[in-house]
Amino acid sequence: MTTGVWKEYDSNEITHSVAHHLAAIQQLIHQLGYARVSDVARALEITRGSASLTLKALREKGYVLEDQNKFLRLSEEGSLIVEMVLAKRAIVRKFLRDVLLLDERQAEIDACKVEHLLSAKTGEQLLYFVQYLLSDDPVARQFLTEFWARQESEDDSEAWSRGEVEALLDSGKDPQP
Amino acid sequence: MTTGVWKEYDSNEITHSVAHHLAAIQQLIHQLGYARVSDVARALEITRGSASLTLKALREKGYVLEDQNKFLRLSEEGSLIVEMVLAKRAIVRKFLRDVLLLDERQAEIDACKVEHLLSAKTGEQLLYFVQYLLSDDPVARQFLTEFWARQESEDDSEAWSRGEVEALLDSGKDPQP
DNA sequence: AACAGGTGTTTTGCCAGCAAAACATCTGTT
DNA sequence: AACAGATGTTTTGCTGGCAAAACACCTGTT
Repeated sequence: MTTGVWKEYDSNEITHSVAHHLAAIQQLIHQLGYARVSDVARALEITRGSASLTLKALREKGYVLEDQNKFLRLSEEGSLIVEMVLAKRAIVRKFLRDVLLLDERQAEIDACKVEHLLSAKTGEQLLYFVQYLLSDDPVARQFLTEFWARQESEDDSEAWSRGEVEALLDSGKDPQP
Repeated sequence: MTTGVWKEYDSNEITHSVAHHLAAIQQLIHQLGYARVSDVARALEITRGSASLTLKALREKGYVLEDQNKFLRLSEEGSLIVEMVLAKRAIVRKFLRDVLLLDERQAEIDACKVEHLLSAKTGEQLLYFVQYLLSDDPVARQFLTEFWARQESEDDSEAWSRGEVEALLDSGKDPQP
């Protein structure tokens, strides 16, 4: 039993909201050359009040630094976090779009939801996997070609049918709560 | 710009908490033959009060039904939700463990975190992918063998190094907030 | 100087999700 | 009947994360 695992969901230091606040600062500085509370609020489409509170907490945690003129920038730690998160998003998105052939929109949404939840090790392994999978290596190309070919000829199959999933589940039992 | 995407994070009908409450009911009925509020609370390691409130909401939403004797069971809709979620967890877990070779613990944790966030289409595509990837097809086996072989010889590589990720990011630009 | 507009903060209130505690029921035991 | 134990519910309070509104500040315009 892996009891208690599910409770770690919110025990993440970096929440979805925090990840996007930090990422917004990085993007704004890259685009406008600066980032203030209001700019972050606009970018995230939330009120200044909400952004102010969140960013205040992030300053106290040391992820965000503030200028004398209220201009924000990421600390060393904050930058690392943003890079990890954005890298994970890019990798997941790439996998969903270029391998599983999901449409751009869905790939973006799912990647965005998952980006901050994957462990560093998981992201790293997924990176290696996608790198090789989309490389020029003939073995990889052959595999992908074959997979996609099967996709087309299986368009009518009733995926999600109980049996197929259970076949996978068999080797990895444990209907955890 | 894919503005607003990130806000859909919590707009999920099925939250992490809800998914596990429903899954607990299913598991308890399978194991004990019944499921009451207290049983769910124990299984999830939360107080009865918390479970009572959440399950009350789930009854009102029609996912959970109640006996005359306070015995719980899943409605048709509730059962479907649980199966979708558990299927996604199983698939993700299988992929992380049997393909990316992450340790059991990490695979369980990450799968648990993302299970309820993936769209049906994403789960379906991932299922097809893992099915073929772990099948007996020589093309698939050759690919996996080659991937794992590269893994071992690359143990020293500094993954996560900026360049490698950016190479992937290039074809999928958009440093979204 | 007076005003308008943009900005940052604080306060208040909401919802999700949990704990803690008080309370009400029901059951079995003595 | 009286008690103990288990169960279900409600109330209160906490945190995260948002909106709305009030407030303070700063700057440019007139």
